Amino acid sequence: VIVEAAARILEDRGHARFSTNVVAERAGVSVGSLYQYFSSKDALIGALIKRETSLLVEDAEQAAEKLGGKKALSALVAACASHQLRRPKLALLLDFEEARLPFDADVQQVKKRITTIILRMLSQPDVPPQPNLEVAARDVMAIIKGLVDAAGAAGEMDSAVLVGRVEKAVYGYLLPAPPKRRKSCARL
Amino acid sequence: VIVEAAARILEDRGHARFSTNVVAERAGVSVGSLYQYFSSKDALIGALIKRETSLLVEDAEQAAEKLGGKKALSALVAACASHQLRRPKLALLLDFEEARLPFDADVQQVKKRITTIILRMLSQPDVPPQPNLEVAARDVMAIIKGLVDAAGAAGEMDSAVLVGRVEKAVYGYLLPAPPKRRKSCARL
Amino acid sequence: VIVEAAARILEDRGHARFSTNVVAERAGVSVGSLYQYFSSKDALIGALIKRETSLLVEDAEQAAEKLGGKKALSALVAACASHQLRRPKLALLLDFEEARLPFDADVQQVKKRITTIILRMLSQPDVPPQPNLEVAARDVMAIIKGLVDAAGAAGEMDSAVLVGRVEKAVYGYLLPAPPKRRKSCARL
Amino acid sequence: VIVEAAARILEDRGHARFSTNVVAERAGVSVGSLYQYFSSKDALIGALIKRETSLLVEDAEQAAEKLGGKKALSALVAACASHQLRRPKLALLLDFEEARLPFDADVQQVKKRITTIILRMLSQPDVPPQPNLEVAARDVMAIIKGLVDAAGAAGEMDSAVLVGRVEKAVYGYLLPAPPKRRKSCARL
DNA sequence: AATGAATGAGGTTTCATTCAT
DNA sequence: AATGAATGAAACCTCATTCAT
Repeated sequence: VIVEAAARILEDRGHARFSTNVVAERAGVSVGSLYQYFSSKDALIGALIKRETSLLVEDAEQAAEKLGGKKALSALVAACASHQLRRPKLALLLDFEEARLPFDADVQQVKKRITTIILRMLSQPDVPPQPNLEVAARDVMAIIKGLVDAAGAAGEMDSAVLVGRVEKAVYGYLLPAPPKRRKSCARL
Repeated sequence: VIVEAAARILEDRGHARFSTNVVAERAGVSVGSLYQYFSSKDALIGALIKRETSLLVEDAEQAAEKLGGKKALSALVAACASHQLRRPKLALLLDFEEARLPFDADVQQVKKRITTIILRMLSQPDVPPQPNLEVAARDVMAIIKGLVDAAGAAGEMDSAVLVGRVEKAVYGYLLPAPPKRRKSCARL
Repeated sequence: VIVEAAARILEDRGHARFSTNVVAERAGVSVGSLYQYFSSKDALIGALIKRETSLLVEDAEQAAEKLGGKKALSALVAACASHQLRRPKLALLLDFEEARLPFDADVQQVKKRITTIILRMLSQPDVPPQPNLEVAARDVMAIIKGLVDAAGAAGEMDSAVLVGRVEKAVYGYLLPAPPKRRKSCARL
Repeated sequence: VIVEAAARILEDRGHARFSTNVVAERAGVSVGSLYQYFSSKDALIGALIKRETSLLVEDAEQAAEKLGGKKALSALVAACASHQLRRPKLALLLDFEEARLPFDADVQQVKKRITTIILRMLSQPDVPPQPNLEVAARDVMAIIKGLVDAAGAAGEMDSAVLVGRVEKAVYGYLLPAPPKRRKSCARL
């Protein structure tokens, strides 16, 4: 109840009006109860981040297990896109909070899981080999997050269209050949 | 003096400890004077965003005028990367503030200028035609910002390396052909 | 169990972190149970004061019955000193609480018992007669408490040394003769 | 204004109802102003302790300079007694706070000054030599404080009477001869 | 008799903003 | 134009106490 109230307050009033008292009131509990379950305001935000990202991460983990690298990556992009467009404002604000709380236990855990998943995807044989897997994973995450946040902020609703654009950027990034290669390829 | 003090406070102490009183003290002026030049705290942040982004925008505008689309785009990416890596923490925090202040006059102005520039770049003949220029411009910005923020947050220092990766993502995104085309090309 | 837990919390964390919830947890019972046995936080503190002072009072009562005035007084001083040095931090904090809770039933009871004991000691023939027994009793208590508290706070460990100094102050106080008498004695 | 308001609140409502908001209101200023002059609640208490003890310390310092050891000591006792009986409740509560704030800068300073003064008094030739001056100084302070606090708490008003009793205890403590010496003296 | 989740008043502290000087 | 003391709403968090189970 409290976590969902926190989500709603963040969506409705934004970061500035997000206070523990308001969240508790919206949740229909007392501040005391809020603090019985979350040791601090930031811990509550961390829990919210964890809850919001968990479905996403689980989808991605399943995809990573069963599918090949490329299909898994596409599944990840699709999951991210539909997740973002479901509650765009919330997702955007949580991305900020995530950056602001790099030491929160929940946040670290989620980040680690996502990184692990992407690393496994990028290691599959059908994905072009990357010079530095860690960097590539970070970049893929950054591209997805950047595009998907912007789309949500712009009010886009169509997940399929967004997925297509994100995939182009991600696959383009992962392509083994530098721009010159594409040129020489075209020449043939 | 005040704007630079604001930048330093933001870098040194982060969003949480950024207060008008502290900024004024660091600037060596009184709070009263701060409010004589900036109508509110958010106005000051807006001015800071404007100042930080201005150099970037001017570089990009010059590039857009003189160079072709692709080279101009590369120049933009390079400008973004070096700008970000010059003061990474500040740039990252300002990206957050920028998202938080969508109605600030200064913020709207710089956003409009950047959008205009990118739109012109994407309209050049040497750039693959995009189905929706507005969306493409937004996406290019999002890709650049996403990658460049992540790199700054990760502590990267080498602008050239970063530029290469961003270009791959951007050009990949702009490519007219869907993934399947690249496949047939490779077959040759 | 609860009273001992209260003692430990007071020693370990001090007055500021002494809360009923923490005490209950340390005692291994629920807050509800705590309130079944102690009607309020202050009542718990009162009970703790009573328990801590009881041994002391009993020793003193026995001494008062069997020994002469001076020896009884010395026994009291010795009891106070060793009591204080056994758990110095606790004893010090409880002296504060004792002053803060003058209306607590338990506190009043122990105070009354001690006063009675000292009054009886001071009435013995081998103790110089005092102009006002009530005042003298209060003063003797005050001297003892002042000195042993300070010694405990200063980290003293040796009870015998402390006893010697307290006795000097107490006996000096009780001496019938004003300072001038001692002067003439020294002249001989 | 704020410090005096703090004193009054402490006297009227005691430690438990002493809150920064209440003090500010009583002082006729805002909480913000209170925190402009005192960095925390404890700093305010420290300042109050300093102010209350300062007159006392200054009197004692003057006495220590001009008078011999014994007379200076008597002057100190008299100063303590009249100081205590002027605002007994306040003095008593501040003694507690003093013990609770051993690391406050103001508190440490006052304590150091008093200790220095007493050390000098005890070093005078007309005061019996003490085996350990530091301990003796601590004990003298403890005796005075113990007696004077108890007298204030008991509602005594007559400073002169109190002074006489304190002096007896202090001089008795300082006497060179242990109990046995007094005995041998009598034998002569 | 025991539990412990729930309560909510109230505590300390911060900080954007004002305005008399 | 500049100052900076003053303001006070509002933030986060604690904890003594209750009461349904």
